This record gives sequence, structure tokens and C-alpha cells, in this order.
Amino acid sequence: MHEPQSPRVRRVRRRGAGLTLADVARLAGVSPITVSRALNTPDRLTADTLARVREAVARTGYVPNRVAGGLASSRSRLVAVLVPTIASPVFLETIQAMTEAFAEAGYQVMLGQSGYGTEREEVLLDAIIGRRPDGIVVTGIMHSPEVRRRLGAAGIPVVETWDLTPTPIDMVVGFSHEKVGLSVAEYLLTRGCRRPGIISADDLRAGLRRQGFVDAVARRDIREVPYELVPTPTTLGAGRRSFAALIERCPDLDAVFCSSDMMALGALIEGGVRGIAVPGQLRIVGFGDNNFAADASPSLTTVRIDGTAIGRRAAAFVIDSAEGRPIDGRVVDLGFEIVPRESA
Amino acid sequence: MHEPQSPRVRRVRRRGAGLTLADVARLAGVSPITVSRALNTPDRLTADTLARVREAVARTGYVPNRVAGGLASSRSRLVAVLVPTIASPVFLETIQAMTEAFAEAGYQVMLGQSGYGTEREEVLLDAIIGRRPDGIVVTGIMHSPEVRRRLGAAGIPVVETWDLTPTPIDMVVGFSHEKVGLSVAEYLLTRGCRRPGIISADDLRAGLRRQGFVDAVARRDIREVPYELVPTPTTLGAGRRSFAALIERCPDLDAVFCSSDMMALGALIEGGVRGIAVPGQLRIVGFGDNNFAADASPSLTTVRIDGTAIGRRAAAFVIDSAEGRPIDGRVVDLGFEIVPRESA
DNA sequence: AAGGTGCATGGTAGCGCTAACATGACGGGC
DNA sequence: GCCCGTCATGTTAGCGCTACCATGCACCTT
Repeated sequence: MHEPQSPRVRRVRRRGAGLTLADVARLAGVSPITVSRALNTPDRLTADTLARVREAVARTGYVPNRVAGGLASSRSRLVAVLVPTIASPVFLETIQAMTEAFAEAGYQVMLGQSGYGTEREEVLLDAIIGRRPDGIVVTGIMHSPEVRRRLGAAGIPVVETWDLTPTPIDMVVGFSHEKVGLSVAEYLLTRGCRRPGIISADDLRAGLRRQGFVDAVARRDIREVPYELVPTPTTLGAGRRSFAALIERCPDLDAVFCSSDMMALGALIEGGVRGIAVPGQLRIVGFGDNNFAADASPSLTTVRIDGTAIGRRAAAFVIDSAEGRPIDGRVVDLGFEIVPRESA
Repeated sequence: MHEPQSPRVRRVRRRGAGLTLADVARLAGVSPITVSRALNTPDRLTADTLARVREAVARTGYVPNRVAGGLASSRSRLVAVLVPTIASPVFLETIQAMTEAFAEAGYQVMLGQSGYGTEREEVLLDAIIGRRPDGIVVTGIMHSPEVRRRLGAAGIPVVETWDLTPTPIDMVVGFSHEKVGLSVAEYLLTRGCRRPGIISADDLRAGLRRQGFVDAVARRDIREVPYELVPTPTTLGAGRRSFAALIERCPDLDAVFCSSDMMALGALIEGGVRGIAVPGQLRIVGFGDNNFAADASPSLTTVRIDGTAIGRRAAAFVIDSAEGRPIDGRVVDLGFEIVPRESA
């Protein structure tokens, strides 16, 4: 840190390696730009030059500084991924698929947790925009007009996911939560249910599913759907307690649609404890097709979302934008699927 | 992208905002460096100057380019977090706590998934080192000597987590998995168990817990501990099937230690299906104290790890290193706690 | 009065890389 | 032999910021 040499000397290297492209170039006997090309566009060099540079890189253990590269080329090869909170397992599959797809294409994922209120969301957004990512993927639709304005102004490709809107900021990959509610309602009605209830998280998307469900059953003259609202993140315990509350209020319930598999499992367990026959007496449907759904007892009927496909599609959008390829179809509906199992 | 103007003209701005510190300085009537100080060390300016700069920033909507700042200061304010895969919920709490702590201190988290074999791990490592993060947090101990060498050579602070070693690359925050196995064994022995089995993931840390368990019961002359090995990530289904296999092989089993709560829940469910009384006939212990453990039926005895504390401590290590504060105690044991509930 | 001291602000020179243009060698068509 | 195109490589000039030192001024000390 402290240098005993004369003060006017060239600035001291602070960091370990401190190896630069110029050092490698000197060793290989070429100009710096040639090393740059060896790393970025190797097919533009003769085999001989390329080999010389590669050898110099290997000998020195040089790792190019992408911060400098990013500044020079205005391409950071960084992508921001915003989730409400990572602690909820809903988006994990999507994050995993994205991280993987981005890593393969040479991009790195920056994680941001937006679920801490508007004020901190704006601070986070500035921190992210300050890093000049090549793209931003958000889970859910951005609703705050201020946030939408800032994202738009930053000129960074934005992909909204896990939801659908005809008017995305930029691009959107997801599915219709209302249609999920609708389909589940029809699934249950078809099986003879006439007195359904809902256990729902208090987030926007779960709300849309509930709305879709309520609308669908209303068409069959079921005007009242009892429900319990649960704060996110949803838990098994919340599922048990909500189910208990619901069934005590309406003992004649014959179906429950839960906004997460974990809560559905809770309902299943609470039902078991109370001696309620599932699906004989009451049907239970979850959401998410988490990896435990198939192995519950009875196994859980649920709604499968292909989180991996969402992640991959979102990554492709960002990468295509960053590489300057044309984007067509900025609204992608990946749909969903009801997985019939024993519980309904 | 293509400019119809004369070719010798100054390079064109490619990016939206394109606003720089110099623009803000001009507007505020100060030098660029003063704007830089207004953003980074505001208390070094007079209230008047600061206000003028702040106003200019607000008027323009300027967001400083941290890529450039990082290059100039060799402080990227980026921290890499490496997990085997994000899809396993084990580290979520830790990641969440870290992301939060880092965000508060102005650092951004870069996510990397290392669990794809040695070769891809090295590529990932170069991608990460290339971004010159101010710190790297890895879950687990890094064992590959090549990786350890590279991390050491990069001169970046490294925090290993979720495990313990007297010889960390740099710093380590975690707990002893062997001691976990030992404590659980003693817990079960104290309660009269003499024929315990194990359902364990095939990862290193779960292996250490198993070893600790086996060693502990061996001291009480229990020489053989039947076990089932499960590939990670562990699932409820794997728990059910492993439990079934184990109980069929050894019907006299009186305890099972599972390497994850999810598998313990699977064992619980399978036990229920088979009419095995828990804990009367057989005791079940999980690991992780996931948020469903307390609400299972019977509630799950398990081992609680304070993932949040691990995350916070790891973040503190990195931030202290980055800010040049002295680090003492580079090995931190945060311990664990057995949570006695109904299942054991 | 001369010479500090402390503070707010500014000028200069990079950080390590790449875009854009320049150069020079080579080969082919006429 | 000349011109041109093509290709590999080099030169130059930044990208947008901050470290470092310099400057100027108010206020003190002796």
C-alpha cells in the first residue's frame, strides 16, 4: 500500500495480479489490440499469432479486466435480475435457468431484491443502472410509473417475467394468472365442485388468479367464494391455519384452491389431521408444481409453470437485444398446465 | 448505430442517457471532481456547493457510471457469490441476508452457479475474476487446489461459508458438520434409540454429518448404521422412497437422521402411510429447520442453522476487507442448535 | 508581519480496455 | 505493371470516472 519511492512516480499497482493486456502483448511480441482480438475475435488472427498470444496468456495466467472492457465498449456483459425476495422458491427455477443461459453466453447475473418498498426499490434501481447492465430482468410486471420511466430512460432492455401484459416496458415472458384461476375453476366445476374456497397469498399475481377463479365460478351462479389471505412468503403453517379457519367457517366446502403448493400441502396435512377425505370429501389444488407435489400423500393436483422456459426465453431476449439482433414478438405467453393428481 | 455524419467526428454516444459527470458539473458550475465528491464524500463540500450539485443531479436524472468509477478506483463494489446451484433452498436465507447487507453498503451481488463440474467452474471463475469483484463468497469449502490457487492469486478477499476449516483460503464463516452429526446422535441416544439409520444426500457436508453421527454411536457400541444415499438436490419423494427402503431392510429401526428437512418430511409422510408411530415407535430428525418443520404433523425435530447470521457475517468480512479495515478472527464458528419437537 | 495550518476546490493524468481508422503486404485481374 | 480488394495487424484516441497533487484562501500562531 505505501510506497517508499519518489512521490512523482507513476501510480502504483494496488491489486494483486495487476497484469494487463499490454504485459501479455509485450510477452507475445504483438500489439495490445492483437491480444484483445485474440480474446474476443480469435478467428480474425492467423493461427500462428493466435497461438503466440494464447501461450503468453497461459504463461502469465492473465485474466482480462472486463470492467475496463465494459467501459471501452459500453457493453458490461452484466445482466440485472430483480426478484421480490430470493427467499421465496417460486422464481428459483427461472433464476437458475437464466444464470446458466447467461453464463454460457458470457454474461454475469447481478441479483437485486426489490421487495423492500418503493423507496429502497428506487435506490436499488439506481445502483443497478449505475452498473450499466446490458439488460434487466424483473419478475412480475413493473407497475410504479416512476420505475417504468426510469427504466425506459436508461435505455436498457427490460424483460418482465412471470406475468403478462399487452403493454410491457419492453418485453415480457410469462403467462396469464387470470387464465390460471379460470382453468382451475373449470377443472373443479367439471368434477362436480359447487362450494369452492380459496387460500391466497396477498401478492398481485395470486390476486389475479383468485379473480380469474371467482369470475369463472360466478358464471355458474356461484356468487360467493370464501377465502383466506396470507402474507407472502407463504408457508406450510399458513396453509394449515388458513385451511382450518376456512373449513370451520364453511364446513360444507368441497374444494380449495391454494396459491402455492406449500400451502396446499399444509391444507392436505390439516385435512388429514381433521379426518377430511381428500379428494372424496374435498378437493385441493395447489400452484407451482414444486418438486414435492407429486410425492405428497395424496399426491397434489397443481398448476405447472415452466420456470426454466421462462428463464431461458428471458435470457434469449436480453442476449439478442445486447447483440443487436432484431426482436420480434415482444410479448411471449408460455402458458401453464394443470397437472391432475390424486388430491383433485 | 449508423451515423450519416462526417466520419472523423468525435465518437457518438451509443447509450440512452449518455449523461456524464462532466455534463452535471457544467450545469452546476463546478469542476467534475467536485461532482464526484458530492456523490462519494459529500461531507467534504460546503453545504452550498453540495446543494448546487444535488440540484443539477436531480434536474438531469444523472446516474453515475460505476463501471468507469470502478475502473478508476479499482473498486468495483461488486461481490461474487458462488453457490452449487441456486435451486436448492439451503442457502437461500444466506443469499438473501448477504444481498441485503451488501446492497445497504452499496455493493451489488453477482451470482454464480458452480455446481456444473470442474471445467465449467474454472470458466466461471475466470468470468468472475475478470469482473474484479471486491470479494468472493463461496458456499462450502473450496477443495480443488487449482481453484484455491487461482483465487489466492487474484488477490480478492474470499469468504468460505457453511462449513469450517482451520485452513481457509482467506476467511470462513460456518459451523462443524461433524459436530452436528455427533450432537444429533447424542440427542437420539439419550432418548433411548439403539438402532438408528441415516438418509443422507451425497454431498460432502452431508457426508461429514453422517460421519460425525456414525462415530458418535460407535462409541456406544453401535457398530452398524444402515443408510441410504440420495443425489442432491434432496426431495420429499427421495425421502419417502429412502425411508421405505430403509425400513424394509431394517424393520427394527428406531430412529432416522435425514440430511434435509424435506427428506425428513418425506420420511414422516411415508411413516404415516405405513402406520409407523412417530415418535413412539421411531424418531425422525431433519436438518435445516426449514419454515415447514414446525408445522409438520408431527412437528419436526431438526437442526437449526442461522443462515442469516452466516450471510451477514460473510458480508461484513467482505466489506471490511474492501474498505481496508483490519480483519481479526478469520475463522468464525456460528454453531447450530437442535430444535426438539414432536418427531424426536 | 512572516509563516504555518486546515479546508474547499481544481487540474492533470491515468485506470485497462476497445472502436475506428490506418497501414502494409499479398494476390488477382486486366 | 498497375490498380484494387482483402486481410492481418498497428496507431490513436478515447470510454467516464477517481487518485494525487496543487492552489488559493481564511484563520491562526509566534
